[in-house]
Amino acid sequence: MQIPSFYEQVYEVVRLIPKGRVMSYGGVARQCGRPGRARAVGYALHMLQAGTRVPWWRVINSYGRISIPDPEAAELQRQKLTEEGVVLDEHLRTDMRKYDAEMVVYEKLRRRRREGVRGS
DNA sequence: CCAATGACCGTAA
DNA sequence: GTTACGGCCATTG
Repeated sequence: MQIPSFYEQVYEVVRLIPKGRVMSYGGVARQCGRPGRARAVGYALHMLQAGTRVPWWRVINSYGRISIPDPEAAELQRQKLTEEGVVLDEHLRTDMRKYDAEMVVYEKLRRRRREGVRGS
């Protein structure tokens, strides 16, 4: 297949974030092999439609906070995370040291690469 | 092609 | 703790 589009890479990585864990936009960009493209990651997630299988709510900013301008979407994200056991304080902030899944995703990608990647 | 926009990030004060 | 700035770059007009 062709080189995955940036979007597809982003969605692929986000899909690897385990339930109950989170990852920063920058972290997703790094695991896509595109460090520094955090903004583009946000743009990609912004494009997702309702009902997508991509767990977009597990992506927050490096400050550990929900970073969605739209209040409704932000509330939905807070709800989703709480359901999964992610604790958020009154400022919608969470402890990244505790929930960051970047290393987990890194290991998954590393193993996948070792076993050889074939069509989804 | 150029300019503006944005669910970002790191650093500095 | 806060605000400000420069840098980042995919997408859109």
